[in-house]
Amino acid sequence: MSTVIPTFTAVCTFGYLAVPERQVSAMTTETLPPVTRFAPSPSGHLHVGGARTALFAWAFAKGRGGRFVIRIEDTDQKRSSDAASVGFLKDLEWLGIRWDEGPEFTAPDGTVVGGGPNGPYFQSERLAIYNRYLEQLLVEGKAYEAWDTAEELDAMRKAAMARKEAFRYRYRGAVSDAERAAFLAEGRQPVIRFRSPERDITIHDEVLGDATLPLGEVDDFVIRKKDGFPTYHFAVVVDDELMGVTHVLRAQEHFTNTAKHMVLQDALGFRRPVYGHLSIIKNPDDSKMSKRDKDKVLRKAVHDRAVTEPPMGTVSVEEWSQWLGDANIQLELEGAIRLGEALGVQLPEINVDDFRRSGYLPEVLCNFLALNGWSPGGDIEKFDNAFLRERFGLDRVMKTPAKFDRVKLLAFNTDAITGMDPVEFARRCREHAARFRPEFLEALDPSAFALLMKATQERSKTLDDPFRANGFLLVADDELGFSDDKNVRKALGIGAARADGARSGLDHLRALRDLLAGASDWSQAALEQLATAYAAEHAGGKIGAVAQPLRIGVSGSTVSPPIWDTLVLVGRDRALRRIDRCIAWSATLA
RNA sequence: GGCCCCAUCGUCUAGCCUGGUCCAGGACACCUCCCUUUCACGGAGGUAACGAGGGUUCGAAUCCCUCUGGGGUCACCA
Repeated sequence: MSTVIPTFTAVCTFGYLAVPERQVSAMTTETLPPVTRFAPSPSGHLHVGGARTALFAWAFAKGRGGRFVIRIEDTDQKRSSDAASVGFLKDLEWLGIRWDEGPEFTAPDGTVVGGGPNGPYFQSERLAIYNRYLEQLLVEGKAYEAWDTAEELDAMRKAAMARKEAFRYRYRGAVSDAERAAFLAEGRQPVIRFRSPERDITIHDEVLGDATLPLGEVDDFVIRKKDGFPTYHFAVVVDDELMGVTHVLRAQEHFTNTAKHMVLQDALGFRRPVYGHLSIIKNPDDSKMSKRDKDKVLRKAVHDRAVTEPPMGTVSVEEWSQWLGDANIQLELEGAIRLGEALGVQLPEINVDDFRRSGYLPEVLCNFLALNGWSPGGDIEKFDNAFLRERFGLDRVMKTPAKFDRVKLLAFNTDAITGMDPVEFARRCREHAARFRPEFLEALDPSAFALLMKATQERSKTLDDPFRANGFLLVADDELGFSDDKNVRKALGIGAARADGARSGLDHLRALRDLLAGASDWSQAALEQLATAYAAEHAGGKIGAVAQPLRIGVSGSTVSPPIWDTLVLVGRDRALRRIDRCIAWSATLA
């Protein structure tokens, strides 16, 4: 039996790629509108790396009058394929990335996204299609059944390793009917392997350039698993062809897989899409960004603080001990958030939804994501998806992995919020609160909510900041805690020596308390006027000397929105009650 | 380890293809000062990079080679 398969050892043809690079892109954009796709495996959440891939694929197609397709790669039966498995679709929609074809999805505004003529878009529903092509390859002798067990394969791999070689599976001759029957009788199930051509394979990549894999690097890989499902390699090739995909933009981890896809395309007589492989996104510490990073942070906090049992109301004791017992176990999201809060640690944002929860704007996230691995050139940094769509091209995609700098993201978000129309800011905050901070919508009437927005916009870095920092607005007056820290003591003048006759912060607070009680008008302007007049007379005109004690009195700490706004927000009765409690509390301080 | 790819401030990057205009530009971060009722914002200034070594050239961040470093991949996962 010859190991050479003459039917398809022909030189690898490049289809419509067989012309120089520049002409190719020109040609593909002029002759056929590009079709790109985003093809994730099922997941409830969209990872930022995936979001960037989707964003680029979307921008590429839409900027050239093409189509953007979503396909779910659920050929692994071990992964679930229920409705929750496409939870990530809402993340895409939130980012403003809409697909022309793919799973159906109803956006919050009622628009139905998805569907299309090339479905189904779940690979698990396309088995009949794959089997047709599998059959074709089998009949043509381009694929064959292989009967090796996992143990046998493992042994071969070990033997190869002992010889310091990479293991490559190759065709070992025909299996006779008798052998086949014997395998079957043993209960063995065959896989189908592709008979790879024995030649060098040159991958052409619009981002990374050409790369030639030497002969033998691509072995006879499995194209149908024992369970009857196609492997990723096979499904992806068939689907890209059938869905008319012209440009494949995907993560760099697929780069060498491309060779497998190319030989498959040749064997099936398929067209060859243009490939572009995107570098990965890393954490600032060089590790790969991963869902497990959240658990890592929590485990470290638990360990550092020697916490021995789950804080009240976080996770159950069973979950806790299981989680601590096995570093591979991930806490479910809500529990992780509660635990993070209880331990006072900030969980790293990994998924798109994490950033949404933290109060980032979708347009900023897109902008920033695009900047990690692509640049429009020159000094342009801030842009929206419309711009990206207009300008995005594979020629400016970075080859090197980028570290995801949340600090810079925050700075971008801050700029966007600071520059936002106040009405829009309030609208977005309300939306955010409805989803993540409902208690604020319940506790604050519309005018108070509006005032909070006005008072916090210019100091907010995220849509969550107006709420996160101002929990004191919601607590009952007699439950407000006053923080006993250096700044508080200093502002109140606790334990500080002072010149004869000079009033301490606490003295100011006492005096102000009575002035406030008798104020005729509880408005920002009136309150400021009142305090300014007092300060001129008793605090050497230093407004800070009276503002800080007041701030502590009503908010419990030295940080709050502008004090006059804060007073109005809290209201006179509550402010006075709080100040009284603060005065009483400070008496307990040495 | 085999194979493949990559390499500019701490970070994201511009410049590289078509060597000189680059003793390398922008942004974030950092430092100093200013503003200030807290926090934050804002304003002015500053520190900071072509991984190393060889070539080619009148001239190299830009072209070539070697080394070093980093990444990806070697599944019946995608």
